[in-house]
Amino acid sequence: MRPTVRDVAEAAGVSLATVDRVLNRRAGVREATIARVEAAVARLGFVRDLAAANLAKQRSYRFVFLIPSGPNTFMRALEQQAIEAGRRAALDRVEIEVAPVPPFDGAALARALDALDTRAVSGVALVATDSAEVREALTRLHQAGIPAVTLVSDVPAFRRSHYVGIDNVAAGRTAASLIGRFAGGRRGRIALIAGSMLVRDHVERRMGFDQVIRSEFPHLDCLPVLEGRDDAETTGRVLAACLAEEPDVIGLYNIGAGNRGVIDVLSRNPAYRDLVVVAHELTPHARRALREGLFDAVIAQDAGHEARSAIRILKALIDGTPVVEGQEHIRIEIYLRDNLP
Amino acid sequence: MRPTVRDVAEAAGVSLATVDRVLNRRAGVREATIARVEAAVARLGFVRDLAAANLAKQRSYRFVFLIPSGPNTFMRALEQQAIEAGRRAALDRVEIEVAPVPPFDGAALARALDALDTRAVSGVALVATDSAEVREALTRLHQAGIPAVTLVSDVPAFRRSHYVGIDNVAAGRTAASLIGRFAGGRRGRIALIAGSMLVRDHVERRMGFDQVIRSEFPHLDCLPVLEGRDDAETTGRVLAACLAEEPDVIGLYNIGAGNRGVIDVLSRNPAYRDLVVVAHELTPHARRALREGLFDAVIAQDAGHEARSAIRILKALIDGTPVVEGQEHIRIEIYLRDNLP
DNA sequence: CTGAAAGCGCTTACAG
DNA sequence: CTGAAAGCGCTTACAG
Repeated sequence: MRPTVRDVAEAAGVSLATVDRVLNRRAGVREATIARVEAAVARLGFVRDLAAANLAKQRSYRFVFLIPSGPNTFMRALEQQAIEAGRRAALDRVEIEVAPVPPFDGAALARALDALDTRAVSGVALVATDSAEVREALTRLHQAGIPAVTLVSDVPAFRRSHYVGIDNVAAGRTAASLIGRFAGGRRGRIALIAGSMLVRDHVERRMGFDQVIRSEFPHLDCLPVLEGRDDAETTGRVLAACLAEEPDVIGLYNIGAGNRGVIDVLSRNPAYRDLVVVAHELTPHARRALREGLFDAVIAQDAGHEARSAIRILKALIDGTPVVEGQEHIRIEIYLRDNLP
Repeated sequence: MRPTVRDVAEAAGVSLATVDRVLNRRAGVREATIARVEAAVARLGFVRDLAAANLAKQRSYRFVFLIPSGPNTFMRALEQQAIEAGRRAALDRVEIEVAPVPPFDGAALARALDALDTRAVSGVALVATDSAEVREALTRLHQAGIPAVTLVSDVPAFRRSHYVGIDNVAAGRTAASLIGRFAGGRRGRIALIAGSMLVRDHVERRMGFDQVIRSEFPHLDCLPVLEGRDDAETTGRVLAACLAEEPDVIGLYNIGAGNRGVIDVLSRNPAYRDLVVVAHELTPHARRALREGLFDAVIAQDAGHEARSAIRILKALIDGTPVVEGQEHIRIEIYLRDNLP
């Protein structure tokens, strides 16, 4: 049988209350007593039962997810997954609130962070826009003792507790390798479209992509990045214009969202069938495009995994339990038509 | 505040014991009383606190993992992950025992299953060898009320509770697409090596591979499958012999383990550098081969995810709680040099 | 068929 | 600085 606080109390010759004080490092216990209790803990190999502790404490958690609003299908999926994970987490007394924030707007995100009631909120997960205001707001949260994890898009390491998302430089490199190899030695230009060069994930993917094309596929040439605002209509418009002007484009990398716009353009002109196309996120549109051969590969991250991971990490940070890194690593997933889930 | 059994008892005008009887569908309660309690549960939206219930029950779980012994690096990793996951699960009163069984030996696996003490074991996870004896042993376990999940390699659907692993036909298709596309239109033959055609995962991968090569890359031709027993030495030997005899091999698919043997052969002969090579599982050897360009892609499954998933599923089966399918889906992961974790 | 009381492994006021 | 007792939300004998 696993030892309990009772056994520790008995072995150390103290009361339950004192064992509890020592276990939870509460003040007001004599050094000698602390030592006796700790010796007993070590001797018995006592590990406290967190479930019982939480039950006694009636501890509950309230996590807020700040997710960009708008039509971005991936963000809507992330929102759904957060709600879904929250439904299950309710059994462990954790409550999830999902709050929308305007996309690509550091000032608005900072305002949303500042508006959080630090007494009522125990942790925050946010899809970050990288800006000075956001960094300052995160610093304030940190000072208030509230853990924050960035989701999908990060801000430089300093005042967030954890980043839950993929390595976007590596994702860009992966896209480049796939396009380069699938092109099979043909020479030509590659069109690039991002949502905005203000979000770190898009900037990083572009960097990674460039690195690999330059070093390994010098017969390919990247056009300047178009900005589609992660919006299907804008993305479609700028892409159509670009393809109309540039005749020797043989590949296309959609760094951001707006896959519907890309698909529209590709499916309207049979000449575009031969383009090697890589895009991000396994949305219903992307799946269809993959199945129909319009897209050659999709690089994805699992929104459900990210939502659950954010919750587990915030909880571990608060409880002081270790984070299982292997479980929390978000993979750069590659999908071809053949391994669609 | 969430309602508790107390609130339900009060609302239904019965005692705690009776609420408990109804919640756990124990016999010996009048129909009318059951109805009153259930009405109260529905009205209050009561959901029982599993942690508290398990605490009161002092419920503990004992799961046995049956994993093939031998030098197969992936199986050793799976074993480690099971032990690791078990260490964490100990906090939730679940104890994991890992027992080795001889590989590719249905009779031995069936004997190991039959030898389990059905009173002391609450669930079983096994890497299945597909044979009649194993199916019968699983049927006996099922009759004893012990849930069993198959891990990595399945047996046909009938007497196991769940399969934790990838879709191996799709994995084979994926391998074929990668080799076909990376070959870039060249024509030639593809060498195939499996561990054994007695384990279902290898058979299925081969089927999927064949399907795609025949239908989409008719200029490529599959050689008969070699068997390497998932062993580096044997794999290297049969592969070397095959490559020496067949001059027009341009691609290689290692369906099973024994990657070290493949790497040895490839690195000894510079002429083999141009082969398009796809293998399975992200072992240290495979990582190195990918980094050095000896392998072009690796198809993998996450052993840590599988171990944790098996534990969660067995626990849910026993507790009668729902399985979160999204969380338990094991992905067919594709790794290139660029997205190595 | 139903209920009062004790207990699971912790924590929390309240006394002293 | 330390302890006795009650309580968290359930379940389990034991009575009746």
